[in-house]
Amino acid sequence: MNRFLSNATNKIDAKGRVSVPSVFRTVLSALDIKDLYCFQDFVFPAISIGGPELLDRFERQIASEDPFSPQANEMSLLIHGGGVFTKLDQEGRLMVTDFIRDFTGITKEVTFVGRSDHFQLWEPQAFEAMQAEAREKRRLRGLPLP
Amino acid sequence: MNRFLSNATNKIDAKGRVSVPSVFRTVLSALDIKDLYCFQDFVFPAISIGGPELLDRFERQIASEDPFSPQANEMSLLIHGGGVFTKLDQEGRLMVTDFIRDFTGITKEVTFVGRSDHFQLWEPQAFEAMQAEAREKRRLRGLPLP
DNA sequence: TGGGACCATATGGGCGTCAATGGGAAATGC
DNA sequence: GCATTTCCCATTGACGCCCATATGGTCCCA
Repeated sequence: MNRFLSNATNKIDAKGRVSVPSVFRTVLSALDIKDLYCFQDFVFPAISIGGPELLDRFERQIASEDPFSPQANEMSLLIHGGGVFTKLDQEGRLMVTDFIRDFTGITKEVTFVGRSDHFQLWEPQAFEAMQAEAREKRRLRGLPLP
Repeated sequence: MNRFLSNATNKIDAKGRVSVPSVFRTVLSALDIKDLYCFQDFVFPAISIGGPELLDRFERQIASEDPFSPQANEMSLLIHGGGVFTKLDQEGRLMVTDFIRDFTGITKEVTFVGRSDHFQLWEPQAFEAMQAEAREKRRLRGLPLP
């Protein structure tokens, strides 16, 4: 099952580290991902994390349009200026930097959220709220199950 | 009869496990389902459980619309972020995690409810109430049975 | 038809393994 | 040289694997 699913909340320790859930680490090693590309999500107040091919995909999308267009410029600003590479330590933890804290509001705990080909870091309560909102919207729209 | 029917209530043991009713396990093995996809139901305070093809169906629905649309994003937040894969232990029990408890209100007992191609986990009284309500609504509308 | 053997299911619990977390020590960068 | 990061090891608590027991039902045979 090589995709990121489910959510789990872990604590940040005194050194500012947090364990990536074992299920996610399993997926990472199954996909042979060692360097993690982290960027500020386009939609939610969350950090999205995936492998280098995620960045490649974005860059291909930029390349596919006029490189001097405002859209391409904006996109580059987000994925390059708003992205970093990081690694896990050997216990599978990652550093929660100010880059992450400022954008997400994370302070003491991190909610890891699977998004199929990548996963996200959320402030726990923000995630709860956003998920509830999404569910409510869907309920109101009255969409049938597929 | 390879679909999920009827309902049954079982106890959660001291370790937080509950036996899946044997009728449901029979259906699961008839459909050759080993990994269970569990997600927070869109409508009811219940956890819905089915095979991986349930998730596939949702993903096809997402893929059919603009993948960068807010709707697609919210849908992914629900089915990826709000879904987990789990397995039964070798006695056919599943762990009742906080993920399940928080969403359903389940504490000591679980009501399993067949829903044809999937089944659900309910807090027993919530199920009773919801079923009574559904029956009443239908009676008032005077819908004929087919 | 009644009794008992047998079986399946639901449930309880022991124990080993692994994940999450904490903290000291070495290494690296400014 | 100090601060921050990385490596290493220890602890603990949860979960999975295993086996045991109870309860109720079914089947068979006398």
